[in-house]
Amino acid sequence: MPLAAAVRQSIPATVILPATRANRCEACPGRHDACATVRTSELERYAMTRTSQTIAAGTAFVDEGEPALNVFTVVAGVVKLFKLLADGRRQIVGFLVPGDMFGFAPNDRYTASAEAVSSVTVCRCSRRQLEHAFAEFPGVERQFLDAITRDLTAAQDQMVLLGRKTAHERVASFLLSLFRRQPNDDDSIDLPMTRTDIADFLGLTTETVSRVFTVLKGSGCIAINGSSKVYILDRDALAELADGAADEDD
Amino acid sequence: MPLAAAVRQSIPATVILPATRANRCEACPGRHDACATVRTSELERYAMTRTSQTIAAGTAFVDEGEPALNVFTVVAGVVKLFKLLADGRRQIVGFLVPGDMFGFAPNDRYTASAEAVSSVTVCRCSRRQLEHAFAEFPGVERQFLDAITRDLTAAQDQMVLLGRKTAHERVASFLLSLFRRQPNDDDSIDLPMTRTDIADFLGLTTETVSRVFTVLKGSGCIAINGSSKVYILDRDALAELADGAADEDD
DNA sequence: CGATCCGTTGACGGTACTCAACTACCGTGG
DNA sequence: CCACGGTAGTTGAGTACCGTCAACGGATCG
Repeated sequence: MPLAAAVRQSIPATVILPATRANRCEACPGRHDACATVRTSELERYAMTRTSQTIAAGTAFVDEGEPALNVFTVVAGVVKLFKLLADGRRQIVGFLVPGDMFGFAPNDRYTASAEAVSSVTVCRCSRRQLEHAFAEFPGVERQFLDAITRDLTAAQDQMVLLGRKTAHERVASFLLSLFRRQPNDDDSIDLPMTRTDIADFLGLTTETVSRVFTVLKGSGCIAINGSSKVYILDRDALAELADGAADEDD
Repeated sequence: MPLAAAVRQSIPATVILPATRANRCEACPGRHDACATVRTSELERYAMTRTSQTIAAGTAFVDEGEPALNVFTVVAGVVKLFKLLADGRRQIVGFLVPGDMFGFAPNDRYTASAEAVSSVTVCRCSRRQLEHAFAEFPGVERQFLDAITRDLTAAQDQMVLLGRKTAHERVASFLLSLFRRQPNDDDSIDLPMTRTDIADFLGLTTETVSRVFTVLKGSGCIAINGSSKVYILDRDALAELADGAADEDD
């Protein structure tokens, strides 16, 4: 993909700065709170401050199958990871929010493509530098191990969703998992992605996603404001639906 | 589950033996070739020889949600990992063959249940000992990182299968992935698991799996011998089907 | 103001599920 | 040796959920 290649080339070279306790990353104005791979004390000592890159919404910047030269950490915005079949069918295998990391791959090829859902800021670390950090600071490797283990757990949950849940259950599960990841003061959820993205994540079509939203709205579980803002009205009902309780009433 | 708990209690305590180059595990008569977690030279130096346990087919020995006290490595046989919904729907999230590892979990709870498909031999390592090995030998942690990364990649492929492939494509993909994992001299595949297991792995029903097998047999792609032995007759056709080529001729 | 994209709603159809019957294969025991 | 019961697998008929195709409304943008 020429577009993604162009974006990749526009990313400035990664740099490693000397260690300071309150190290700064261009992307994280304050501390590295949003930047998972530099959150541990050991990595703070290492102070692997990387160059950040802001990416416009809708831009693809990693292509499945390409050499996995970099590992990325999302600092701001939302990223979708997806895989394609030969005829164009798409499965989104994950949405990444600030603090999530991706690009760590076996046999040195990216296993999925990445595209910015909203305007996105990522930190970027070359694979070579990462190996360097692994060698010098054992805590870094452990942090990656824990992060990937969490990803695997989420992937297993998603397999249950895709293999065994109904359309209603999928949407309910999706809304709740989004809600858990973006704890707002009120019971609202932001949906930065399109209905098509949601459908490709849940193994459905946009029409079905839209219809399920309408039904959930009609049954009083949720309220919708402008197609990107959802309010949870009956969280228990939603949770019951999401976990696959034998549906009885209504 | 009392059964699984009983099996767990019957597993003798893990022991650590002094290092020898050709270390022996009770389960691996020769070397540790089949035992992924002790395959590296560093772990061979560590010589974490663990007590093995043989488990009868059909026995559950890990329950989702229980404290993740041990990490297991399959030495012989096939294990299924699965998750259940409240009403009993089941999704198998993976089949483990010799060399595969499981039980490494975040927040110290097993994320899935495990059950022996055939008669199974596993090596068992307590979480505490594993942490010890991590601290002493950096290579061990890296090995786990690579193993979990491979698991994650497989999980992503499975998400594509479950979310976007038709029943025929799922079965074709399943047969080919089994074939890749058990390289026989001829083009045969052993199916140690039942049709219900296959269905719960592929997000289908047993009836659909059976029907698809019949169709594939009728179209000359495969031959079936006694419901547990499959011969690949037309591998290209199977691969084309599995990867989601726009189906034209047949 | 037209174009385009996104989201919603409706009508219809197909793939896979449900329910059911039947067969094959085991191991057990008469 | 064969009857017997239980499990696994196959096949058939009918159905339902969700996908496909299509039309429409609203928002954004040049």
